Amino acid sequence: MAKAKKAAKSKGKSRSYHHGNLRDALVQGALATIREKGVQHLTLREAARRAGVSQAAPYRHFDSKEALIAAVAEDGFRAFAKEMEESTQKAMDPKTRLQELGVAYVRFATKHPDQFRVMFGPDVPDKSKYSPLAEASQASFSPLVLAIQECQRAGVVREGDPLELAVSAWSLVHGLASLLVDARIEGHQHPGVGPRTEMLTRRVAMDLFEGLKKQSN
Amino acid sequence: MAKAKKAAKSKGKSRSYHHGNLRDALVQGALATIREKGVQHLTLREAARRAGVSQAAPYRHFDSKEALIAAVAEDGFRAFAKEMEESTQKAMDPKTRLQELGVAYVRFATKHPDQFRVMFGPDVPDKSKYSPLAEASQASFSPLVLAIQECQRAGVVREGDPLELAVSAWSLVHGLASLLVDARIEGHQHPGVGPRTEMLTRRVAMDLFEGLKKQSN
DNA sequence: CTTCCAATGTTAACGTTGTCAACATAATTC
DNA sequence: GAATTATGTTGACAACGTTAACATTGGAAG
Repeated sequence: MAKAKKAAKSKGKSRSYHHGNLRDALVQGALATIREKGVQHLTLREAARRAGVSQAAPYRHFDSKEALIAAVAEDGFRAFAKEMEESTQKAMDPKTRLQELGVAYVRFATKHPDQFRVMFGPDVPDKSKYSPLAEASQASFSPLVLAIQECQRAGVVREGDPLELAVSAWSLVHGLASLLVDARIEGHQHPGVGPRTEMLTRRVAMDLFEGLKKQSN
Repeated sequence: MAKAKKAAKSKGKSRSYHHGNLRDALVQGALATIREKGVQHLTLREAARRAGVSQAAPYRHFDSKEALIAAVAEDGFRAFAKEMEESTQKAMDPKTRLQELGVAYVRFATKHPDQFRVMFGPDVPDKSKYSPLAEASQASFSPLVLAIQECQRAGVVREGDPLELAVSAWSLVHGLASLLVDARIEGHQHPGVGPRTEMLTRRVAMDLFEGLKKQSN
């Protein structure tokens, strides 16, 4: 079983015939390229070059370019879920927790726009073909539903199917994140992340919580 | 001036050296390919083939593949704006108008998912490089702001910067549309458009209008 | 009407890409 | 230690985006 390799190959150029960690190296290299030039310019051959292997080596670990992208997206979802979970640690009451979840959602998107695009975009058209991806993606949705249920139990959110309410909340943050990532909201193109964007997120989240309706009616 | 060509070349194979309408034909062909196989599989050469011209002919009308895609996106935004405007014709009161705008937004996205992706996705990274695209895109946002202002005047939506409120409403419908297009919402993958999706949109829109907060507090 | 030019189309080529087949070497198992 | 499996390499193919050099056309100017 012991699949542990001599992961420490220090730094010597004594690159042996076998790489030792090609799969991870490819995913990391692909991620770096995506960050630098966008998914469109990701190239299997360049990922191979970055890892210091030949052009065809990636095919021992990925069936296709799409499979490599799927692995990057999977990694993205894991980091995404982690950040979301951490964001709820600080918050004590359910309402704050829900809000922080939204803030974390948008923050991740603006901090890692290209990763976010790969995660939700059409570069992997059929995500269900890659079960690890599908699972990681699914896992990042559930905290939202849980937070809504907690809010209901605490009496701060109204009754109703929590899944349905979660769709509304999810749509809101996902839409805001997408619009920010596509540089579509005035005044929020350049820095991406930052306190201004965080304030914007809180305001939008408050709109959904309080409603747009005029209350005095 | 008279730029009108003999647009009616009937159907004879008397294809002269000059196509007569290549630009439009290329955009139409590209759109067809995008619908059939997705943007990733769009090829300048195939667009040329569909139009019955040689591989290099498109370069007389588009500087690059990206420029062709930008033209497709521009067309998409025009159709998008048209559908949104039409949807508000039937509604009489401002609140219904706002709601119908959201329904139209999501309906367009689910009816033309690939076009929607091209319009908002990263296939044209810098949309401001193509001013017609940027204008068409901008034009499709304003009806939302107007509808919100009307609602405020009619006293159904609370006071506040209409642009800020519009961002919330926009985020909501854009997020729902994106999630539906990426087949991310359970039970809404297969048909795409349909009464179920429309009901979902109305419900989500109502959530934003009424708020998620428990009112009896 | 003729002449000429700009617009529009064609052919051929270059470098790059995704992918595959055939082969080479290392690691693991018996 | 031999054999099998995992992993990497080389070389090739067709397709792609893009460019350069050349061909044909339609319309404007004379």
